Amino acid sequence: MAKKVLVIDDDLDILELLIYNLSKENYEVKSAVNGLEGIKVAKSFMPDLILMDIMMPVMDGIEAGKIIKNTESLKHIYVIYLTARAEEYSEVAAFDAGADDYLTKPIKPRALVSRINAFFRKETQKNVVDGILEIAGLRINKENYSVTKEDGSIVILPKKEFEILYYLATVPNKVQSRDSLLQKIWGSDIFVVERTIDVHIRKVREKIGDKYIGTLKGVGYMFKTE
Amino acid sequence: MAKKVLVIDDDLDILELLIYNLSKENYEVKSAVNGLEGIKVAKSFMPDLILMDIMMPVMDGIEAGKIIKNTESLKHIYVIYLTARAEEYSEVAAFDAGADDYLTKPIKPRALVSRINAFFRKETQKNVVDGILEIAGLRINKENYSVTKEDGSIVILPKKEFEILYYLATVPNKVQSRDSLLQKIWGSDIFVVERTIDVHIRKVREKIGDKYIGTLKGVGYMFKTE
DNA sequence: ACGTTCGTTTAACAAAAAATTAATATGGCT
DNA sequence: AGCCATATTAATTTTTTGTTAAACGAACGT
Repeated sequence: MAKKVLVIDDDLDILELLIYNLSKENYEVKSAVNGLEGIKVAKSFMPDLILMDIMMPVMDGIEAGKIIKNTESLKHIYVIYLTARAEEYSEVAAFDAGADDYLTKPIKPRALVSRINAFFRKETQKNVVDGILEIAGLRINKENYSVTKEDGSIVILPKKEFEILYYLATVPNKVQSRDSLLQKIWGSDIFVVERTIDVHIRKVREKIGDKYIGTLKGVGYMFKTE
Repeated sequence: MAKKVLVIDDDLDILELLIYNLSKENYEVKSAVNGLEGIKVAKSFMPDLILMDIMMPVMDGIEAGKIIKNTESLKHIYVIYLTARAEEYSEVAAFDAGADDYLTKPIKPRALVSRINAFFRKETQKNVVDGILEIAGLRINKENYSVTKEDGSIVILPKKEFEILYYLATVPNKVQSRDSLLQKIWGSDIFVVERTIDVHIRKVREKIGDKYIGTLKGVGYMFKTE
């Protein structure tokens, strides 16, 4: 099944360039000429990736990005912005709007294609489908807060324990400080002592095995894939 | 009637491992040692599921997958690839070839079996005909708001109780937050306290038994198929 | 039209589970 | 050994759900 890419740009030359190069790589491509139309197309086309210009009439890319990230059915879609090098201010705005990456104009076809290919390679490596994360032999399922272990047994984790495991597994092999875990899982208003995390980590390890979550003394915890 | 599985692999040891474990689980198993032979067997055997290696002589799995997905009589068959972790490039290729899922080598018998079982469970779960839902031994009948239990007894549920059960059963093994249940069953204008759901859930459990609806504390309720 | 039953909802309290804290043990490192 | 950070266990608090009862109103039968 071909991967789907939606390209949104008001410049028809660029649009054509993008469509041509991506189609050649066997992506299924659809297009739109402004943010509003883009969102409409996205809802029916359900692309895996959106490539979008920032400056557009009717609805600009920043605005469209915000809407996408606030729409339940679309928020998981990866968004890459096309931005002229000059307008660097936009980069900041773009990331605020939930940009996952960006490319600078002028577009170089080969660079574009290799970046897109790299994205899909990374995606399939991560194996995230509908909140089901497969990694290191585990199947971490957000649909029912369960973890299927390598031996096929299934265990359901309580909310916090699951959230910690899930979050760590989404950024494998990257150490997360206790502070950052608190931010991500508890939110901005933290009334909780950092040691609390240790206890949750212990419980998770108890349930799924010790080998998945590593400790880096003085730094934090990390989901290990090897 | 036993479910049919076709396994295709040129490594006879793996083939034997797969056949042994699947037969033990009462699947009807046939095998082939390359893609070409696999397709031939598939046409006469008409399996429900194909388990296939990628690297094979004569015709590799990718090629075979493409042919299967382009053959009218075979395209509905679910295909799971066996892939060595190292060859990640193949994953992309495999999905292009119409893979529905994949398993990484080395094969762990228990994980294999549980994955295959899970697949067939999901398949047979889809028993909805004209608002009659058969699942987990229950027959949930929207025509008359009745539920036939495993012992054959029939109970009629009041509207709200039935709607909750029915909705939960249409998305088995997925937690539904109280909020989402309110949306789905009461509609957008909510004059109701979330606790109300608890009471309905209790009444449903009282009538059909406790084992069907599970609670995930802090998250919501879930219809369990086991 | 009346009383009665049934379904829905709320409120109140009990029970259970989970989250958090505190206290103590362990282990690595200089 | 002594320090430091984490692991672990136990104890406590908080949160969430289970359960019961009761109020209310609509539907039903007579």
